[in-house]
Amino acid sequence: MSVPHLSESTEMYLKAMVELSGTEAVMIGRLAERLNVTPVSANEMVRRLGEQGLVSHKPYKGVTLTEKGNEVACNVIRRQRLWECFLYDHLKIEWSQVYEFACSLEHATAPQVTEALANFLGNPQTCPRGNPIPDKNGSFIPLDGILLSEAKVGDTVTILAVNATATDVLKYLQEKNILPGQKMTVLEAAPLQGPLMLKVGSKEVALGLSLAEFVIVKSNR
Amino acid sequence: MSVPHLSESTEMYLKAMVELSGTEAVMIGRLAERLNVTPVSANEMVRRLGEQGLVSHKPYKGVTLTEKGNEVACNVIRRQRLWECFLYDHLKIEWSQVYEFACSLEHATAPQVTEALANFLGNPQTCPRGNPIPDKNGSFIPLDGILLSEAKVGDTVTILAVNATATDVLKYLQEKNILPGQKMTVLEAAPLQGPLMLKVGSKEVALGLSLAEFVIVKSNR
DNA sequence: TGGAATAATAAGGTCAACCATAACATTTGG
DNA sequence: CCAAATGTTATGGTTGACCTTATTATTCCA
Repeated sequence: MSVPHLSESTEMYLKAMVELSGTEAVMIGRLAERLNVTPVSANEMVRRLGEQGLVSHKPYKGVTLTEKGNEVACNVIRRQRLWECFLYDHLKIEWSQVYEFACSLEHATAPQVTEALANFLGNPQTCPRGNPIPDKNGSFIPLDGILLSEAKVGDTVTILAVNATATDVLKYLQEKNILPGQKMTVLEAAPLQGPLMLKVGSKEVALGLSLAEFVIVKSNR
Repeated sequence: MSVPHLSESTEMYLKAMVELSGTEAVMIGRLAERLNVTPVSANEMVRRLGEQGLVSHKPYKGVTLTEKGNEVACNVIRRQRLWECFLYDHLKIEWSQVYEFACSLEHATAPQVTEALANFLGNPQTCPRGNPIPDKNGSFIPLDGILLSEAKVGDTVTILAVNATATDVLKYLQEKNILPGQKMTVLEAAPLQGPLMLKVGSKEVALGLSLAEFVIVKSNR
């Protein structure tokens, strides 16, 4: 490899940035939260990433990926999501566990293996959670949807993607049948940031707002 | 996992011990050589492994795996060789590169993924290099063969396995067509630890003794 | 049997990625 | 507009897995 080899930690930070924000600035606190480290540690790491030219950090304004950082991040995400496809479609690993296992594998995957895997899988466009898989060059079409937490009462929507990463969260959503492709109706939104009442299939489901933020949906017209 | 998680380094040491010796004691120098670290580092690491009850080290006599250590090692080897099968048979990765890529993946593979992979592959018995794949419990039938370096002039042998791990060595052997299943005849053994002259297919090949030690063969009666 | 080769131990150092605690800066909402 | 929340910086600590240099111990064979 010509790339000096980026650490697993580096890859996790860059990936988290894309997963948290797309291209907008991410506050260090959010990053720290997602990566389960203290804000102080995240700050340190962001400084290191800045020194490597992978991110730029405006104090109190958040962190953004540089072009280089974005390229690396998309590459990591590509690897991750390809492995998700393999684990789910071929190894029959449970949906809620796929992300976690793919995450370990992604850091151990050379470019050559990534491309061979993509080829083996038939160059899939989305992962089992519904997210698009970046192409070799790191570009991908963002999903055309809104957060379920922003849907209006009465809306009938189709789930495009589930953006959660924690296995327990995924497991919970899986149990409630909140999965890509599923149709559902927003029955009610409780006040004071309360849960959403949803009709999923034949069942009524109460879903906390913070969980609803993980779900990307498309309004059926 | 109930296992406290063993580091990648730990896994590499344990695996190297099996690859170097089967079950006999390994001198620290050999270990250090194989793992590309200094003997001092290997010594330190062996002490740590000893503290964890994975190896036992008799000064000046070498290191042996404990039962626990052997179990872990066989498990690592299982993962490694299953990935070798996948990379070779399904991803069509070049033979000489398969070991190296599988080695990265092995450390990132949870037991559940290992078993799902074994199942997907149809529980293969040998890896592309010809080595047996330990079963779930870590047991496997050792190859019934001798080192090519110990074969006698005039012998016609079939290659059972190639035990090299370095990609450049594997590449060299691949170019000479020294691959599992291949038949060949020992034409001559040069004196003073000199190379073997082999007839491989229609070609004559000179192979250094140290390379011949990587090749396990079975005499055709 | 003595010396070369090999092995072990000691002491001190580096590096990445974390941690905690504490002080200080900025932003933002009530 | 000010205080709480959030973010930043400083300082010092830990851990794993390496490193070097130097000294001492053991083995083994010529």
